[in-house]
Amino acid sequence: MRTVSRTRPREPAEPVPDAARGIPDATIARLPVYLRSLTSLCDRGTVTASSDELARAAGVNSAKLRKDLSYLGSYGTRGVGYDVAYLRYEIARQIGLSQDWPVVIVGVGNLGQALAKYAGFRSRGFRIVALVDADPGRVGEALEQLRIRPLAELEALVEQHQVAIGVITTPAGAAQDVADRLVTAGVTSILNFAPAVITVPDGVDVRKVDLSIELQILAYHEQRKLAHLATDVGESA
Amino acid sequence: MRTVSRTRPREPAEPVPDAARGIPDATIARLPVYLRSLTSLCDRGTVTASSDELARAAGVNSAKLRKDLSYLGSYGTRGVGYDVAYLRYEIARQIGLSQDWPVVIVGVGNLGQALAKYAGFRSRGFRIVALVDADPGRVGEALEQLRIRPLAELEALVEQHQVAIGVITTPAGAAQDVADRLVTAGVTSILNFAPAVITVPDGVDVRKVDLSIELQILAYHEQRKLAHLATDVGESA
DNA sequence: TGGGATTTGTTCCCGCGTTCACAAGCTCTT
DNA sequence: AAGAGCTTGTGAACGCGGGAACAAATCCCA
Repeated sequence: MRTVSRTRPREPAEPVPDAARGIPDATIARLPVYLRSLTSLCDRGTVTASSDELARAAGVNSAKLRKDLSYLGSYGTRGVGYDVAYLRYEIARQIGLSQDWPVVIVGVGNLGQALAKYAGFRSRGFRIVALVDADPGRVGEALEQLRIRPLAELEALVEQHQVAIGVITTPAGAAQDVADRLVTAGVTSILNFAPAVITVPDGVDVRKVDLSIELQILAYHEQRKLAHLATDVGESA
Repeated sequence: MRTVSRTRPREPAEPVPDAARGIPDATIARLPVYLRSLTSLCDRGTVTASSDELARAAGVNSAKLRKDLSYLGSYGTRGVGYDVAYLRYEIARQIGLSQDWPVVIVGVGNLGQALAKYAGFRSRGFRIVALVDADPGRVGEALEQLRIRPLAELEALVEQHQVAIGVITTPAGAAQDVADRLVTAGVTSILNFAPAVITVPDGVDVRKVDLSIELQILAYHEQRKLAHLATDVGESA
């Protein structure tokens, strides 16, 4: 009975991409935070930082930070810490920020406009190459050196600019249709701000940001605080 | 060994708060999604729905949905399903949406404006009662029947409107200071859109929404897709 | 009234992520 | 040159959440 790759999730025979193979999702979600902290330290002239310092800057546990970084490789020096500039470069590279990502925004309402004007995207490796809206009254309007395009041109714009990432800021009702069209046109990653559940084929990544839900989660905790207060008072009586 | 149908792990002596004691965070985060699905079904005239139907509408597994709902209590009927309107009311109540939550927005830039204009908040139990900005040039400007107030009035506004939830949409540099002042003024829940890690005392909840980070996570997966494509081609050769 | 069909509520198990704790390894001083 | 003092990288333990599977409970129909 040979121990073929069955019951063996990871093969130690991999040449290099071994590190990139299985970075946990939870770690991926934190890498951008580390990146931001490193950039901040870098700008301040810091050359070296320990895991403890980095962890404090990023708002996490130092053990977690070390384990996260260990998935990328061994970029620290024992007894010293991490070279800030080097680590920053490595994280940026492995996240995929050494290149510029063209992005299309569909739905130029309040939120779509705000995103289009937000300078933080450009400085972090994302370039908004097209704004699309279904409202004919808004088509043609200029915004941040871009002219709003009609929904009909969506597919052409995606292909023309080789867009891989689409942002949906439409009303809920239009979200699924827009998502379908984005996927058909070749987009394989979607950031969905519409308050709707959208389904996509395998191989397409969707991340959802729902502002109302965030507030509702806070409201739940607020209510619990009030309830706790009440029972505490009751108990002390 | 009698198969007594009891073996009850829960004490039936508790009045009500037993259920509310330990709802997992992951479940809390999904309840608003269920709520939205239920509202949608309700508007469509649906009276009863099975866990399978609800789960599909919410984009989750039916077992997960049943378990989530079981934390709230037994609101379903075996062999039938859930009463849509009743379940909707119960979730709304337990989340804390039977009351209106006053909210203050600090930082009326692109995003702050978009949030102020967003109608979805009001319809979901949140009322924006104040807009605050540090820029004297913007103070006084009217937005959605609210006049932008100077940062100096923050504390007074929080107290006046009994604000428990604050939204930070300032630049990163101002976020920690604003958070400190919000907390001092009595705010115990913060929704932070600023690309900065903010620290708050125990008992204060912070949720962070970082748009750049969401895109960066997508970028990582995009890059991996490209890499996979390359290695697949290589392997097939 | 009883049996079958249906659907919930729950238990059990598994895998992921977090945290602790420590060995390995580097630097600096004496 | 050797040891003291740090700091990283990681093995192991633990707790939480997800999913399958099943028993309990309700409805429907003959």
